[in-house]
Amino acid sequence: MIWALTPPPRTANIPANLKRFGCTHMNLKELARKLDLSPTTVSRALNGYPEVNEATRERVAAAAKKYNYQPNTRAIRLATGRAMAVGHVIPLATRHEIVNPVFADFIAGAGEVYSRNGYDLLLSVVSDDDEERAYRELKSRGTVDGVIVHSPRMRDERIPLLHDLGIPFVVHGRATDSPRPYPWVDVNNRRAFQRATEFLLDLGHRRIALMNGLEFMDFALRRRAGYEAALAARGIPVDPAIMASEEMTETSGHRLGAALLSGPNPPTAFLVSSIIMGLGIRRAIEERGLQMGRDVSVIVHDDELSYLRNGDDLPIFTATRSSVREAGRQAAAMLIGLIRGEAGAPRELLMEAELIIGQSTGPHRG
Amino acid sequence: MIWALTPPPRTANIPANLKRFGCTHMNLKELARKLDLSPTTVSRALNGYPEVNEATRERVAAAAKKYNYQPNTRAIRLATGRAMAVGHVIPLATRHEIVNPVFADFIAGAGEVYSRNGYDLLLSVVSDDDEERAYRELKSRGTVDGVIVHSPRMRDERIPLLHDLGIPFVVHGRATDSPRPYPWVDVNNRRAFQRATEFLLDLGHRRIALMNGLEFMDFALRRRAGYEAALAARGIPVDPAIMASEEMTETSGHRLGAALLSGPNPPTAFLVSSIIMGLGIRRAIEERGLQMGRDVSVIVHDDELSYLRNGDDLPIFTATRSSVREAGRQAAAMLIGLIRGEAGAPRELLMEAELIIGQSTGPHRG
DNA sequence: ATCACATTTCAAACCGCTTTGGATTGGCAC
DNA sequence: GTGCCAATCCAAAGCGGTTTGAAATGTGAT
Repeated sequence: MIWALTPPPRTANIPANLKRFGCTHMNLKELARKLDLSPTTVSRALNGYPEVNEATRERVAAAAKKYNYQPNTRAIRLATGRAMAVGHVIPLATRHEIVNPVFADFIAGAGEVYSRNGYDLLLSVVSDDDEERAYRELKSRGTVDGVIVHSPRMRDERIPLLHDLGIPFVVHGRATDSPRPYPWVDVNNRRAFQRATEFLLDLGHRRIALMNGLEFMDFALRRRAGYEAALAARGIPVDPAIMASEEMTETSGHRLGAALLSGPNPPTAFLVSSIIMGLGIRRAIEERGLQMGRDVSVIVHDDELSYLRNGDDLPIFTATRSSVREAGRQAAAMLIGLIRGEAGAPRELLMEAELIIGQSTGPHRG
Repeated sequence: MIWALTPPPRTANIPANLKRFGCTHMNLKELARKLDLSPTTVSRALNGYPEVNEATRERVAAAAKKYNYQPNTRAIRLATGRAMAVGHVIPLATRHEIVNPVFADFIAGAGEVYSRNGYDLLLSVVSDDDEERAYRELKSRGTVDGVIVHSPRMRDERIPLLHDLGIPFVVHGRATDSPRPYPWVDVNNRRAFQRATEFLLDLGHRRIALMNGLEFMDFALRRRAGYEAALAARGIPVDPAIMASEEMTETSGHRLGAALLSGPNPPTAFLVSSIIMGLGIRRAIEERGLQMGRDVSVIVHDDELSYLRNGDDLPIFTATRSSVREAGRQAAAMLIGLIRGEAGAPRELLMEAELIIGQSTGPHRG
């Protein structure tokens, strides 16, 4: 026993457990002691490794339950090098400080999937000029295993950045003109707005206004493309006078609607990028003593936000409908697949929007 | 050198760094080697401990910057036993699956404060029957240092639970009839609605309808109390026929408004718990050819949600106004104080709402 | 009895940081 | 020269898990 000469520990320090929790918190070592097994075996038993006797595994499982053992996440993360967390970086447009209203429901959907898979959801709200730094930090500090990119712009710089950093990511939406391919989940905005436009055309409308979101956002560009394609297919020229691209608020909807309706050659139908904006337009219509659905038709896009239902039973607005919450679920599932390195899983998901017929549309009345 | 006899390591294994990152990621040990210092000293230098030479500290800081050293969060968390993260448990009402629309802006405010203080924001969306389990897990797995409690109900069971678990927490709102005191940040809902009611009374209104949120929510109870107190002070009896308690959506606002206005003895003013609901009421008013602000007065509560501005420049609705985002900041700051064990900091914060005069109110026209 | 081999278990290294308890050095008073 | 103290720095022991490499045990074939 020569190496008993090794210098003895300086202090007989009190169990860290006691120091930290005030009481003895059940941890792996403790549990192993109670079971008269090594921590190795206990760890393996609980994690389902094959090289442990089935009988032992059951003993371990029983003891773990009995003592309510929960492995310490911090330790797992360090030991495995995985963060078991996913980051959502929410850009806060510095200029107008708007939080995308869609984001709460998206998160709710994604959150479901994360918690089912043992992942935490890390939210960081950053003003958009800090975004790059935020991503770099997430990477170098290792707080997350992957991220979801929200509200992509056209040719979004975050995509090459994340590619370079080597963080797995999924984009909610797409970024037109991205040089490299990237994983995304999106609604077929183009098709949805094309169909909606066709529907209005079929009803006899010829002057259809487009009330779009800000057109540096990718989804807005695609919606416009769909609208223009449908018009072009019928040989109807697009008229910039009845197209707008603004923040999607009730007030801007009202303002735009009022201006158009009282202008010369007013539109007989509106195609609107958001249900909130739609509320404003409806107000502008009714203000003029007109009736939505009879005198003026309106189609909105409905993200199925939980606090903004399009009618309880029968829909108020005719709408292109697609659940953001479901998009959240899908994006989360795709991201987890990427993180796990599951090959073969699809990397792109295009969700079709339904066209829901409500009470806000009707035939053009010459 | 006797204890060189200690059995040698079995394998000359490759640097873990290389294995994990594919390249040598700068970590504390590496940085220390480059500086020809011990990890201890480097760590202390970077964390501002006093026992390191100022010259050394500068050398270290320079090197850290040069090599872009970022300490690994996972390791810090394990070593310190702090999670450096705060949890927000968002209850997802299982019945109607509603995500509180206020929550996005609250988070945005809180997030600011967290990131300034080096805390992560962990979101977990749980259906409300899983809530207790969620809190217990957060505790026993040690993923967060504290939590924010959202949407408190009257005599909320989460408060005693968190007290028992010993997790620092701050409630956004209050829970009437809680047996023990607890830290909270809230708007003076009672006072706000009392003042708003008084304002309407002063304008000559006598039939004032209350369109409230669901009255198992604490804020709704307090708003009602304020409303009733103001009426009582003028000797006006409350009339349940013109009081409602529902989900605060546009449609329910419209439905309730329409029913009341076309009923017998209609109200001449509405006091409404949410701007969204207010939009519905306005629609019901205008539908009848009446004008809001002239024929019927409306006061709403405005949380200053970023995507639902009450007018761009001059306010549309007369409103009791209070920024949820600011509440988020305050709650986060309070929670961090609690986590750090700062004594003496206030544990309760009552924010007063402003009464903003907009275009939706006017004198009662006999 | 012996050897090859599969099964089950374990000791110790490791993840990357913090923190404890010295060790070392130099200056200054005695 | 000695003792004391402050200023600096360091080795090693942690945090609570996972993972590696090997040991112990049992089993069937030779």
